[in-house]
Amino acid sequence: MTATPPLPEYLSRLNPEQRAAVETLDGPLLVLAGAGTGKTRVLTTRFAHLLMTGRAQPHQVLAVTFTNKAAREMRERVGAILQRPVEGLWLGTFHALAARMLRRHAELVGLRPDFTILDTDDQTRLLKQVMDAAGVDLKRWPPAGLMGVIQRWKDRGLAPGKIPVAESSDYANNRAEALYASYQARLAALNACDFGDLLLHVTEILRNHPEVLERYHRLFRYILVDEYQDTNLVQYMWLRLLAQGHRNICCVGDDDQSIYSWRGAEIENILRFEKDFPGAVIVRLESNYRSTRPILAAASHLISRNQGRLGKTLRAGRRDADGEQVCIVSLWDSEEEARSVGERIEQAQRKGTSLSEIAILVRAGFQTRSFEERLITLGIPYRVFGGAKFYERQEIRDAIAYFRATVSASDDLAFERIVNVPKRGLGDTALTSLHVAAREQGVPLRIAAERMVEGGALRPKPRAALRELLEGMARWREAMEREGHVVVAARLLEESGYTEMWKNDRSAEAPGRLDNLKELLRAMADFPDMAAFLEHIALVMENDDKAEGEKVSLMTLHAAKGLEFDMVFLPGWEEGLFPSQRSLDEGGAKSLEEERRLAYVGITRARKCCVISHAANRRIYGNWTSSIPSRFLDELPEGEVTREGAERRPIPVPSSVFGGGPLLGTRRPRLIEAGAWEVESRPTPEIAVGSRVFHQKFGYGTVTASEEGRLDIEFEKAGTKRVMAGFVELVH
DNA sequence: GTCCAAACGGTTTTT
DNA sequence: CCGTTTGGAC
Repeated sequence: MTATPPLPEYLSRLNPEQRAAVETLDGPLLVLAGAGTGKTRVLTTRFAHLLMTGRAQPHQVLAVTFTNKAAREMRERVGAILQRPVEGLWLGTFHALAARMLRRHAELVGLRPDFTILDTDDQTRLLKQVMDAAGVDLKRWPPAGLMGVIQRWKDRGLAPGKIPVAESSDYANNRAEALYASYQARLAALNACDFGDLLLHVTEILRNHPEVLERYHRLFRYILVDEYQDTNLVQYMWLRLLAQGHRNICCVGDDDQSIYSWRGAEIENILRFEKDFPGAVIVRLESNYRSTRPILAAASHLISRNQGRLGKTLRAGRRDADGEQVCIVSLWDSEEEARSVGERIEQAQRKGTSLSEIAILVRAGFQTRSFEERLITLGIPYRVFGGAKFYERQEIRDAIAYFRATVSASDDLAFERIVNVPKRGLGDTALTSLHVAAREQGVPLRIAAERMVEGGALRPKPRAALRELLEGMARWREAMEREGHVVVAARLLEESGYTEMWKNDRSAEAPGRLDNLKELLRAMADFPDMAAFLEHIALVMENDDKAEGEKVSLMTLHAAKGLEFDMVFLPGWEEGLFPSQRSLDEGGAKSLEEERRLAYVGITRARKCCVISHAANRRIYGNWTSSIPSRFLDELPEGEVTREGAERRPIPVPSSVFGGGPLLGTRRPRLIEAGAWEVESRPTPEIAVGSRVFHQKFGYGTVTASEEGRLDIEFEKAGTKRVMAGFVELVH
């Protein structure tokens, strides 16, 4: 009699469907993981299981995610199951993995292995130069528009010269494809590529070089893909090429949470899985351990209205599954809505809910403002997610451009960015002659600049300034090897006058920018040298959300995907705003389904309490505009939701937020029933005339007058403003 | 070359 | 309404 081997602990913690997803190792597998059904657990356990059973060595598994955060989490959790750190993994984002492959085979697409990866800002500047050189009227045809067209082509795996008629663009009088070709030529000349190129080039290589493809087939026995519903066509093609080897591809995703079509994601990839990979097994994860039954009922009912879906139903898996119903609140205007949310937050706080368990999720970024203002008045700490990323900030980009230009003589884009920052009197005239010289001699800008300084070109003043910069760069580059990149980087920022520039800036952001520069230097210390640091920074956009302190989270629905909170507010459910009119105009019925998925994502973020609201009147771009409740409110199951406040449909002809234009003008509509709302203003701290204060938006200033909670303040940067006392804080 | 006022445009976002 | 970009004046 043979004894059944004991079930490993990591498998015993899974429910049957999760176990099936982990233990179905051979052949293509699609795991349809509904919200809150333990998707990450399945993915990481499967990975660990492959290693534990000896099916694969760590380097024989290709594991792909969309974000660095997800990659990091997977690495940590796999390590935790194995109880040791795992090394040598092919685990990372699509872009990081593609970059790693591309560096190995760069020459096959005409690049050197040390190619630079450009970010959005560099991309647009480069394209603008290309368009300008081609004589395109940049006013009529903004470069950002063409950038979008090119990106979509890249998302679909289309190189210049291979654009089918159906996918062509009439941008800039049908010159889009030619401009695309010139742009790619410029990139090649700079030994650079943009984010889209990483996958485009690699896919090209795998397609055209069977020996390379075969090498990866031998290497990767198993492929794991996270968030498959968000893949675009080129990512799909890359995966399919790699999966042709062993056919052991496991994709995890949720068609109901596909919300990124506007940046190239194709929900069809996941819908088509069985066709693409014949014999595929599909496992559905439907037991939700996150939310209460009423919340799941509301979400399920809503999403069932979508046509294009594979279909699955969320079951409440929690023991305490019963809970309060989803609450729909009808309000008069956006200000009342903000007050209502504020009150409910205070109530919850009194009952002991932690602020970090509360989130306000909006459709569009501008909606956060009214809530911020309200929370400031109430003195409730909050955090807005997803503003400018650390690495996208001006000061960080400037500093990196300095490093890049110093290290690499051929990095024209970096050189151009910092050559006159801080202002050293090098304007258009000087730059143009620099460009001309560089092109004539066929050398990078910095070399051309060196020659111009030597040769005595330019006027004395700019020449002296340029000489100083070039000498500095030579000095820093030389010192970098001897003294270490961090020390030299710090000195570079000082000696170039860059930190000085921000020290002299009186604006409210300046001190923060100096802090960010320090933070950048600190982060640099984790890397052996400047080159390693620059590679990291190009691909890893850290979203510096250090969750310090108890704060209410304010973010867009998109940013909330993958997160969960005890209490979730979903304001602004009005036609035109959500579903967004613009989205509907562009994509019709398909877009409506995506908006509905967004609503589904929103509701399923809530563990215990979900409050949805809509306002009859809202101020948008300064005009008071009326709107009718969102159709999504009608799609929630009656009997499973509670409705509060009379639904007040506006009396005048309803106008959609973005479509109909202003109907009510700048006057705020009066509430019909008087006294339905009271403005309870919170006692404001006494702020005396002459006090020094800080305001979130205007920065530092001095109070010149004070009456009834309103202060006149002379701001150092923003001038004189009248603001509510609640919006400023005293500075000693 | 720099600075300020008018003009413009204003979902969603990761790498 | 309000932040960003641009074009014209010094």
